[in-house]
Amino acid sequence: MDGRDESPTVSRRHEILLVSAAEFIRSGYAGTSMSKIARALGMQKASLYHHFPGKEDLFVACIDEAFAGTHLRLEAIADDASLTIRARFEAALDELYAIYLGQEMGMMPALIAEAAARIPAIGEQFFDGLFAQQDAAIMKVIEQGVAAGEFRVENREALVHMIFGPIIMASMSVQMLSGSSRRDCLVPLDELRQGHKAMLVAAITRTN
Amino acid sequence: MDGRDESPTVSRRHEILLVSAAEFIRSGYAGTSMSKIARALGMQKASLYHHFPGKEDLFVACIDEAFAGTHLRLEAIADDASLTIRARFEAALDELYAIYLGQEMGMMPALIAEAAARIPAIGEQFFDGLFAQQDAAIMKVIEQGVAAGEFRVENREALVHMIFGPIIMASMSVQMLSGSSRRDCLVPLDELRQGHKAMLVAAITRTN
DNA sequence: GTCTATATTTCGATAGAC
DNA sequence: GTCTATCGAAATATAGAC
Repeated sequence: MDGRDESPTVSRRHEILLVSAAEFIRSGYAGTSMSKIARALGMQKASLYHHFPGKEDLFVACIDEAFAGTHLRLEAIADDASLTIRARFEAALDELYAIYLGQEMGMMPALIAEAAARIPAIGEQFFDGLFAQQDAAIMKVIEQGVAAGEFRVENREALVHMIFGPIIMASMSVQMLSGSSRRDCLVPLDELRQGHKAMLVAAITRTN
Repeated sequence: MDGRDESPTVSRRHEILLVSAAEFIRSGYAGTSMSKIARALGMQKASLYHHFPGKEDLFVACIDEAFAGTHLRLEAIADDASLTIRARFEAALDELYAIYLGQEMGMMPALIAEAAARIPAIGEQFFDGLFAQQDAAIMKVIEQGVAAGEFRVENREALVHMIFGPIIMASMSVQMLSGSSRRDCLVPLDELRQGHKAMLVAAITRTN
């Protein structure tokens, strides 16, 4: 369960996916070659092709791996009875910021958008599988609030975009400005997250 | 002023930029070759290199060209005295949706994010020049509302992200799902735009 | 300004020994 | 499972005629 029981084959595959994902995130889909991935892994290109039949398959597996488990942390928050509903909502938002800004997930939306032009299945797979899981987890908290009479939702689709849009924009901005000394000035993350949370809470809180 | 007075050199350069931008948007920076651009232009690759010294320079010029003028339409709305302040704000939002979803601008943020890893100057140039112009134009309308006592702004940075984030997310989603028959179902643009506008208006309207 | 031709490198992918 | 060696195609870029 913790990885130590995995067969060498499985752990090797896992290592390949981790390194490959880092390369794809750094240089994009078209900008990452199988040679560079193999070099980063310290193996030959032909050996890499032994594990994955081609670049497209490797990329798809990378995306799955990168998103795997992210929704579980959101669902754990949604099911945390020790928190008030509003606290769950704010904690879930903090977790989303941690997912998209703390790890290497910042370039994922842009990366998938780029690759979707070459691998059409990627787009639908992302929406139906990976993003839908995060969407469902955060909406679960909101539905709890609606059931309790605390929250109201007038436009579900717009609300989802108001939740994820600013986070994705912030993560992309950070990536764009990764080489700039003014990054923290142009994208003040803490201030942004707090303001985002406050505006969302105000938007969904029922005021009688 | 309308282009007919342009010298052949200038109009040729303009045509190259238009076609190149379309190719970059379609296939990304690394995924677009000088050969493909030349082929789309009906010229030889060496001729393309006569106009631009290299791929990076061509790309930077493309980005400048693509964003040129977009903020002028926003500023025209901000200066339209025939509209109420709230109508100006809603019209400016509609214009932003038209810019990012009606034309080929949808992939621009993701494209710039991808290219910023290879051309670091692109990131800051985008933030300081192109995005800052749109940002300033939309905030001009809001500041008018604040001065008139209609609007209030508690967190400027967060508000900017609440305005642009959902639009950028929507435009990227459309691009991701361009090959899917369920695009309009998964990303209902009109419903999304109306809901977005309503939530923003509610967030900045002063209620006494 | 546009062309043909080419130099040089790297790409994705495969063959086959070990 | 990893390696060396290689294939054909395509990449960025340049040289030089017209």
